[in-house]
Amino acid sequence: MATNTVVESARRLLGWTLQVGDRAGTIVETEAYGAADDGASHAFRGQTPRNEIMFGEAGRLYVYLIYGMHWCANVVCRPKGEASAVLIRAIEPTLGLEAMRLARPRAKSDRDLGSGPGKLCQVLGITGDDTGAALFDSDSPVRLMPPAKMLDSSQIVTGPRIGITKAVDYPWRFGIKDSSHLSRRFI
DNA sequence: TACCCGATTTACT
DNA sequence: GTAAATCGGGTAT
Repeated sequence: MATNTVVESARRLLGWTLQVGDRAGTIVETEAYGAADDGASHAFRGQTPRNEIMFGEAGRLYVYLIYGMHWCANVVCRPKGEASAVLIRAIEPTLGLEAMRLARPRAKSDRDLGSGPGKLCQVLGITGDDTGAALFDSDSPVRLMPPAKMLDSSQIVTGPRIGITKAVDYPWRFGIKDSSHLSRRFI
């Protein structure tokens, strides 16, 4: 059944490719963030200078800084006026591994390059300067490309979102079941 | 202007 | 397992 919510978008983004210059990875984990219906969302209390991208048109990148040190990348998925964001929580690196390792010397293995929202921004080089990028424009520094073949729903696992203190029971985290590049196990 | 706190990661016990 | 790092945004004075 076809629904059209930010939650459904979060599921559908699994398997897509996120590309920045000559580095890219397959999205293997996402989380959905809503508007006034979602206490954990930046948009819960309405529009502010920081979250205005969330209220804009779909297909754009929303980047924010968390804990004063880590960037997090999100995809706006709902029409202008209705706040939404899909947090990219993990990628499986596919292109530009050498550059990624250089960008993240701490990584103990290649699995440690994209297995977290802050990590993947670090290896791809995504920062606040990229916020607002048009993800479907061929000229954009940050791009989104569809998977070669559609993901079967049996390959998707679901669970509560990570690291939040409000709306903790929403099952709005999604991952590719067999991926070895998730930020954490699904319970 | 002051205060609080977070959609994380890392180091240390 | 627990705690520190680190700072901009949002809310309250």
